[in-house]
Amino acid sequence: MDHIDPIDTRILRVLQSDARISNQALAGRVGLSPSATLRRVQALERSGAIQGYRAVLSPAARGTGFTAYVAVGLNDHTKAGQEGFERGVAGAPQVRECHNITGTVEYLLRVEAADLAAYKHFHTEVLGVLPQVRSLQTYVVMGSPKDDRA
Amino acid sequence: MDHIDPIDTRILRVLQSDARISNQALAGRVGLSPSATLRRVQALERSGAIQGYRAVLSPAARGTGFTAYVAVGLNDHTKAGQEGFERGVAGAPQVRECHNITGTVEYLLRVEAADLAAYKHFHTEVLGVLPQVRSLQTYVVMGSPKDDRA
DNA sequence: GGTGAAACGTAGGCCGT
DNA sequence: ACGGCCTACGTTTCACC
Repeated sequence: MDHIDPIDTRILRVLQSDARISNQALAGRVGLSPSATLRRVQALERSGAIQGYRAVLSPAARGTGFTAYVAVGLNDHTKAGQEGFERGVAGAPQVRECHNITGTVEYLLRVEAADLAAYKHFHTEVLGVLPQVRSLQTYVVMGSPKDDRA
Repeated sequence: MDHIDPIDTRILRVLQSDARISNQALAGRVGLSPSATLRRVQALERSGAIQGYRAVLSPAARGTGFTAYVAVGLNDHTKAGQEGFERGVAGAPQVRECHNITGTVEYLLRVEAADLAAYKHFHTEVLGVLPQVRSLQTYVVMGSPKDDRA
C-alpha cells in the first residue's frame, strides 16, 4: 500500500460518499486533471486502500424488516470449535456480520430477517442447532440513529 | 417504491457487489438492453431502493487499527435523555454506528480508532463525559470472519 | 502531472409490442 | 407500460510531452 497524501485522502472521502461520481467531476473536486485523478484511483484500487464499490440498498430492497445483534457463547474455545461455528454462520444469508469479540461470549452477530417470525425460525432452527453454541442473547435493533453504512 | 421484479433483483445484486460496473455491462449481465437497464436503475434510485453508492475502504485507509462494540446504559430513559446522547455521539467520528437496542442497556455503538491508546482517550474523554451515560461495556473486535460491508 | 484524441459509455427520443 | 434501436453527446483512458 503506497503512501497516501492529502489528495488521496480527498479522493477517498469523495468516493466514500459517492462511488459513482464521474472521474471528471472527481478531478474537479480534488483539483487535478482527469488523467492524474484516474491514475491515483487505479493505484488506490491496486494497493487495496479501495476494496470495492457497493450500492447501499434500503432495508425493504434487501427484504429486511427485522434486525438484531446476537451475542453467541461457545461450548469450547478450541480452534476447531471456532472454525466449525464460523463455517456454520458463513453459509447463513441472515448473518450479515460475525465479529469475534473479547468478553464473556465469543461472537457478536448482526442478523437481518424479513420479520420477527423469520428471525425466530432462524434463531431456533439455524443458530440453536449448531453444536458449538452454548448461549444466545438477542438484542433487537429498534433504530439506528447513526449508521455509516447507510 | 415500485414493485421489484426478478430483473430488478438481479440488478440490485450486481450493483451491491460492484457499484461501478458500466451500464452496458450491467445490461449484459441481466439480459436487457442498456437503455432499459438504465431506466430501471434510475427508477430504483428514485424509489429509494438504491440509497447510494459507496467505496469500501480498507481499515488502514480509514486510519483504523482498533475496533470495538460498546454497550451503553443511560441514566434516564426519557426522550430528552436519549436525544442528548444521540447528539453527543452524532458528532464523534469514531462512532461509526449507533443502534438503539432492547435489553439491559439502551445503545450498542461500533467505535473505530487508530489504536488502543486512541480508543482509551475516546472512551474516557468523550463517552465517559456525556452526562446521560450510566454504564459502558467495551467488547474489542479481534476479527470479523464475516462482514458484508467489506 | 497535463494534453489530446480515439475508444467507449450514457441518456433520451422514438417506435414497436 | 415496457423493451429495443439509434445517435448526439459526454466520459474514460492511454500514449506522449
